[in-house]
Amino acid sequence: MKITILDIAKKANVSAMTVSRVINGAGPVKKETRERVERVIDELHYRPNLNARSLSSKKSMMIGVIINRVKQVFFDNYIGQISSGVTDAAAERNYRVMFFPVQTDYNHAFAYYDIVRSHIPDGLIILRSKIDDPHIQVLADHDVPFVLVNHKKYKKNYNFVDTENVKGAEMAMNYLFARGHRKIAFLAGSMDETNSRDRLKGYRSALAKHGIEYSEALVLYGDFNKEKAYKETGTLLPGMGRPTAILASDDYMAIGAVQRIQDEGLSVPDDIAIIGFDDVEPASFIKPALTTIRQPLVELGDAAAKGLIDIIENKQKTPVHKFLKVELIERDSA
Amino acid sequence: MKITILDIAKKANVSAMTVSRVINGAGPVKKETRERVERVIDELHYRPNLNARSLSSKKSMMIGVIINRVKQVFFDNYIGQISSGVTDAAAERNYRVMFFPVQTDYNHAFAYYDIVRSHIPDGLIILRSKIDDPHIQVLADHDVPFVLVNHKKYKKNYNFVDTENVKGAEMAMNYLFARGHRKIAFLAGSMDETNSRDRLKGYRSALAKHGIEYSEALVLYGDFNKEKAYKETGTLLPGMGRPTAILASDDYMAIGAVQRIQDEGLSVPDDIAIIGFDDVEPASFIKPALTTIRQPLVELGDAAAKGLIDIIENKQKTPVHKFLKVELIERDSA
DNA sequence: CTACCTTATGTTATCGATAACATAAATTGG
DNA sequence: CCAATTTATGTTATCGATAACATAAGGTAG
Repeated sequence: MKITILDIAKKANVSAMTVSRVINGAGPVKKETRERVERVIDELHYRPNLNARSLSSKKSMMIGVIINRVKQVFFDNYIGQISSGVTDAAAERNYRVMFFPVQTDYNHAFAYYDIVRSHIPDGLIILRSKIDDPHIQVLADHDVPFVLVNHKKYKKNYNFVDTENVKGAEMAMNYLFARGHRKIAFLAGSMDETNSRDRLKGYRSALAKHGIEYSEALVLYGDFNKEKAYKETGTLLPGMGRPTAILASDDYMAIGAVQRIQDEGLSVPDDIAIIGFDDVEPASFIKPALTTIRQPLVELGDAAAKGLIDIIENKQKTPVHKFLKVELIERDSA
Repeated sequence: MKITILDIAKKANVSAMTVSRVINGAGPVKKETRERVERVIDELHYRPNLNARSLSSKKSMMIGVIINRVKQVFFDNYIGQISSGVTDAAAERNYRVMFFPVQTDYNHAFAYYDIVRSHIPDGLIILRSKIDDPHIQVLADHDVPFVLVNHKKYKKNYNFVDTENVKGAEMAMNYLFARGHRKIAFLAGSMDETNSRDRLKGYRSALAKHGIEYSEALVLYGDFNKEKAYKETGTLLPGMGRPTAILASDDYMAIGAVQRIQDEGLSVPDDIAIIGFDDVEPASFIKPALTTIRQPLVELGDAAAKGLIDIIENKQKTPVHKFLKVELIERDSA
């Protein structure tokens, strides 16, 4: 019933090793032999048992994507786009991709490492990682191949691909300044993520360049969460102190802010202009369509996968520290 | 460096088999022995090599989710919610989940079967499957455990979990009728999917019940694609024949329709009311927020995973044919 | 034509676990 | 107290591939 490499070998009158060579295109095989073996493989429709292969070769040709899971629904469009890039790049190099939603638990810093030690994936791509996450340090300590996405961290054994977060925030600010805005609020994401911190940095440096004083009162902490952003935005609207524009640290928060503003009977962008960050799918759905700083998320996934595979295959000796460009997408919200 | 079951066995003064029994909680082990072994496992921080385990036990404890991939960005929120349900249900029963985006190619009907034969997953959950997809027939022919999601098909060896699609469409129609609508268009999804066909069925039966004649002119084919829905909706708006309401076969198409209507200077719901299907995340983001027939997507994933695991473990002798309830979510678009 | 180098193929051991069977130790019952 | 069970543990073979080494066949150079 079940067809193994030995069945092929017998039927093709060669040894299992020769069949293995044909399958992997490794080692010399005479043309006629190869063709004969290939014919038998087709005929019996043989597929290698990847567990056996991984066990023997000590490589699984699999990439793990770790998703730091917050609540029930874990695949938002941000993760979706990155995953898409990862999957395509991996496929190009004959790797498969597996997703590991992990409920982070700081008491068990070996959670990520254990995944690799299970020998399922050869390396990890880590999304939504937190600053100083001990899980990641464990990986670095044990020389596990891994790449952080959208997380800048210069440290021994750390690899990352990120975008120009500081510059992106500055671009957004300049755009708002050019349109006459002076009182601009910032809706920060999770301060546990470097990208969020960098965007705040960009916000501040842009203010400084325009000689505008930074005010804590104009900075809200929305934690990359739409509902929280909705609530926080509410605190900003009443009274004299209302800003004329808001820069949000991601699109989902921007969407929350838009909703709140509209629910309070105000208009976007007339009363308050809004710029988001990322350019996720819903950004173009909402009314008004969201002006945003586009991160090339698919490319980010692509770069992460390529970098990781290079590390796994020892083609990459220096650490991967890559930054992709961002771009302002002008729509209707600012 | 690398710790195997033998290292544990030696250090704990037992055989590898006893260690295996402790790890799997299978077979009798004396309390003291178990505790001693567990202590050593903790001490050396041992993790089993799952490739070896799968090879030996002929089970991977892994579920594959097949995503019929259309374009680059494959994780929309529909898939996201279902995946979430699958992952949680699997984890409860000690299974892991792996996602396989497959570029469907009808010349190679063995693509799904090959995944199982690679011995990576023990069974498959298939999303967005097409009617009469030969890939699926190959699975059925070879007794591969699989469950179709949101796809009704009574056939030997076919298992599925679906929702009350016909009823859902009828509910939406009744809601519209109750609000005085008589001229109602239907924005159909891909006619290659049973759920889409069933929704059309519900649309027609609701018309019939209200003594309204069915008209081809009021049925648009949007293929579960927002852009296509946007275009198609445009053909509906000019002239006298304009409907007062549209029932869309999924939310993404409904969103496309809303955009088109608004872009043409008309109002939702005042000029045209719209009801969607699914209740994906963006449905609540857009303005006006989308009234929709909610499919319990997370639960659908949950049921699929549980059904599949029961089949894998031979606990399920009859085929899985399950229908979950739908629910009308009243928002602002109708 | 022989020595040497490629090229082609085969043999054996091994990856790390579990299944299946075997045996030893502890318990029970009459 | 011993035979029959039950419980606890060990031994051996095996899962299906590849690595590493061995050897055979075919080419090439002097």
